[in-house]
Amino acid sequence: MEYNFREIEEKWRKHWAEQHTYHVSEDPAKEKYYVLDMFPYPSGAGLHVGHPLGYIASDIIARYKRHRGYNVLHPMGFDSFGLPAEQYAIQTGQHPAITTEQNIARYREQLDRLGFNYDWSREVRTSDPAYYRWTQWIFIQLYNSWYNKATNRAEHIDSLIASFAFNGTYNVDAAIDREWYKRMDLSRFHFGEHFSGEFTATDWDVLNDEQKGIILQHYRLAYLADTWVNWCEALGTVLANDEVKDGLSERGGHPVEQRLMKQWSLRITAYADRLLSGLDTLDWSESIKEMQRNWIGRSQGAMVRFMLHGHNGHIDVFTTRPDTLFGVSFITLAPEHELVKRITSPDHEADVAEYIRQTMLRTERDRQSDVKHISGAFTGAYALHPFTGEKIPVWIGDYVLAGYGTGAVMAVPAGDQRDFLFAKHFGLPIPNIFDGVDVSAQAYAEKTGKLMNSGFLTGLDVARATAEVIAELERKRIGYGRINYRLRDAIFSRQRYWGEPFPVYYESDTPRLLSENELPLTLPKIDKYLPTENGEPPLARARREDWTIYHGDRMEYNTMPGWAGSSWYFLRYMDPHNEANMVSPDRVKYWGAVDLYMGGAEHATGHLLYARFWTKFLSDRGYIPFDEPFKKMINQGMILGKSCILLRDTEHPDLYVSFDKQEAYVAAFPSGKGKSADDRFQHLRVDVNLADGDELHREGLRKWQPEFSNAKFYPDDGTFRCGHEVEKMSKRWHNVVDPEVLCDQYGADTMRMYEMFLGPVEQSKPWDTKGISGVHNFLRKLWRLAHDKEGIFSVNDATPTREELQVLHRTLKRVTDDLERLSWNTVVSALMIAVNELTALNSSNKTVLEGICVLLSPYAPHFAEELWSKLGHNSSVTAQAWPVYDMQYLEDTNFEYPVSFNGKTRFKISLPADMLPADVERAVLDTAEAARYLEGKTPKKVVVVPKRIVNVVM
RNA sequence: GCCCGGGUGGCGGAACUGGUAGACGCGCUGGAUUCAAAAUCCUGUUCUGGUAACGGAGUGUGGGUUCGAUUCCCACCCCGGGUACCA
Repeated sequence: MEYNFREIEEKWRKHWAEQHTYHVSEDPAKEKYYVLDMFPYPSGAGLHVGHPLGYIASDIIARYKRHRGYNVLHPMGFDSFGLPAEQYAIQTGQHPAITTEQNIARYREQLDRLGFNYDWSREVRTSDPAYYRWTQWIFIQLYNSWYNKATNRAEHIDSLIASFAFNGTYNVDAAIDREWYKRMDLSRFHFGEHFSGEFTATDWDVLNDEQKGIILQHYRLAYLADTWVNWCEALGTVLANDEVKDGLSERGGHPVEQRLMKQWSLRITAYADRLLSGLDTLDWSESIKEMQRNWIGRSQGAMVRFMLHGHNGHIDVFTTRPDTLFGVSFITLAPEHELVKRITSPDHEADVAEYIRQTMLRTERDRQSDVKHISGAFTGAYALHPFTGEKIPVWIGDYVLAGYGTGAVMAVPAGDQRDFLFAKHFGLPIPNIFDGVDVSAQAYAEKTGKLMNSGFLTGLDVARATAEVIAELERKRIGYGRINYRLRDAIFSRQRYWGEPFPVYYESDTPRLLSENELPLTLPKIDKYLPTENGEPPLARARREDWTIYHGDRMEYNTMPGWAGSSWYFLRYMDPHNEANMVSPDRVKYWGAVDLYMGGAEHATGHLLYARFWTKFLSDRGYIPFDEPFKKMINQGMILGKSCILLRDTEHPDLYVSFDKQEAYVAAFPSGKGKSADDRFQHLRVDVNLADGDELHREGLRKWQPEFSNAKFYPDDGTFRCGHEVEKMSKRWHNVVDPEVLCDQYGADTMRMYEMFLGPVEQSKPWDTKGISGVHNFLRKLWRLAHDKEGIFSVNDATPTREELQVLHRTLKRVTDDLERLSWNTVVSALMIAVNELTALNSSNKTVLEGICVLLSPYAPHFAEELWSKLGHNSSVTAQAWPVYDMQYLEDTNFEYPVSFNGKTRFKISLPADMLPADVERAVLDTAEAARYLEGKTPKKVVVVPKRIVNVVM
């Protein structure tokens, strides 16, 4: 009987499920290994061939580690809160939970089909109340925490309260917005209008609970505040920075605008420095680490205060080049800057108002795409240079962003190209402060050379000048050295239904938290999944009695963003059914951080950053014993679709031309309208499944869609070729390949091996079904080795020959080495070579096949189980120890040395493998061939690299 | 612009610390088997000159280090990804 993958795969799939083969439990006697896949969002479309790539790779490592004796945690779950289910609910009125449930069932079926060794008893779903109960619990912990910069970790809010009661803000060094006090309604406090955020223990003591609460709000790691947010009208919700790309929403590409809204935020900025330095300890790809570094965007510089001339107050600027302070010729404020209104002089009011109006008209996207255009307006106000006292004009310009630094820059045209262009455009002075540098044509941004015309900094280099100027600023208390981050706090509210409800209610607009033992707060039923008539989030539709818990005047109507549940799910797998804890301390200690994390690189600045943030927080608060969640990560590449392009003659709409016959066709049938060949053909995308490689099935096309039913072809016989375009897999381009079709045709084992064989997992590559037959043939060849011509199982259990053992042990070494360095693709080649060699030896030795069977099992588990049981074993091959290779079978007794003369290989000589280099040299030089190439001359030098090569230099 | 990755046959790719470049697979060539086909097996397949033996060139380009470079160094070109008036 031939290799019947259908029967075999079904049999073992059932067997594994019945026997709970992949169930794992904590076992202190064994070393643990945690392999994790990024869990999928169960969309309605199901899996395509690109999805399983990473799952197959991690499954192979999980199985391999299990063979090596590790206790392997390899779970799977679903990131089941999200937009598509909600949008479907809006259209159909069906509850998102139902859609989600259906999609999960389909995903589960498709995943099972591929034979993954997940322990499904540990499955988690972020939309399950038993799970999001703990997401809500973490939110409460964040709310009840502040970041103590002195200890450099998050602490319970009680330690802050104790400090305030003991000594006020004195000695409190918290991660907090430096200007938080400006956003307080001071009329409710006794501090007076010069309040700078500092108070004494006595001040604190006289505050009532509500007032204390307002102040504490500014210190919490989860806080409610008026925040500039990315509002997306089309989606009806705010978006986090990482959900916005080029001023458009990442999902759907809708325009996004800035709005001031009261929103929950998480103080991720408190962790900016640790998130940055922690990267150095991680075994992640350099590109992801770099993306996170850029996203966090640390820049070192100084804060400088410019007093206003003729007004009270000052402008603070952040600069990375405090050394160029003497080159300042103007100051630019962001048009949104709070001072603009107050300082603009009456004669410039009209200009400034007009400029602001124009700026506001332009969307964020316009402002970004049009960076060449220089614009701005003079406010008529002046600031004073902190050292020279010179009057410096204050301008506004939209190249200054309100959201970064202080929303104000000190412009040094000689040292910054943007300032330079602005100065040129408006005819502002460009004082040169760089000795021996010409700044008449462009700014000098290099950090080398010496300063001039710079007061006490003249003659110094950048490093010295920077140090000196910061020291002087700090001495005069008009500035200080400062590190600035691009990273913003993470907006945590979404105006959606299908997400985690906040464990929050309000008493006269003051947020209150539910107690931990009231959790979970489940989603209430609502009639429609749309915002209310007055623009409140969908949850505002719920009636009081629809909530399982209801306190205060109202509940919180926002829900948490999609990344809330995915920021800690890797912890829940360790202890998924624990009702008393997020995860028990014993279990989290045993399993520890994820050893290998597999997933797409698109989460670099979203999920991966948030998960690191939460891990650090939970670690600070003592709930888990590690502060980086993913030790090693591999990012699988995208599998792209290969679209099939068909050429249609624009003059004969039913006529299609083979791709390789374009010129012949145009020559044979010249266009009546004198069109060139390029204009002659229309490029159509047709279903890739109609093509076998390059060749298109004519009949298939005619039947595919009605518009092709009358198709005529040139040429009409022989091979008809189509063109190709590599692009993202999408229904639109008819280039989606369904893994189920391939599983039906070749089996899951072939599918798994082929996806690995395609190339390095990290690389993006076009899917090409053509090569799959090679891998399928490999499995069939191996099958035939263990079966006779009639298909009856037949192996010989004689002692294997040395040749057979050499094949086995060489393969063993290659496969082991390759798996250890995560080279998935080369393992397949090694196995193919082994089978080819055994076929050539006509060997079906039982011992050898047993070895190969174990090596194969991570890649083709169904096949391996079948063969293993046929070889007479009762145990599962999964439980089998990984074989160890024996050096004595890795070498031949003789080694064939290639002999080179001046680097060119001339002949080969077979010598004993253990011969010493000096003897090899003598033996080589004694040969007749050597004499021929030496032509009587003595070689200058002979290099013998053991077991490699002999190079004779003449 | 800046940062990160990467350029190897007709194609996907291999070469782990500098040591026979092109493993393995696809495709293609020729052959065996077959009435025929499928399936299977064998052979060849970097380009180029040559019937062949054999020779020349060759890992994006140019240079360098080395007995020896796909691998290390310098400069440049191209492709992919990220990011951007970030002060």
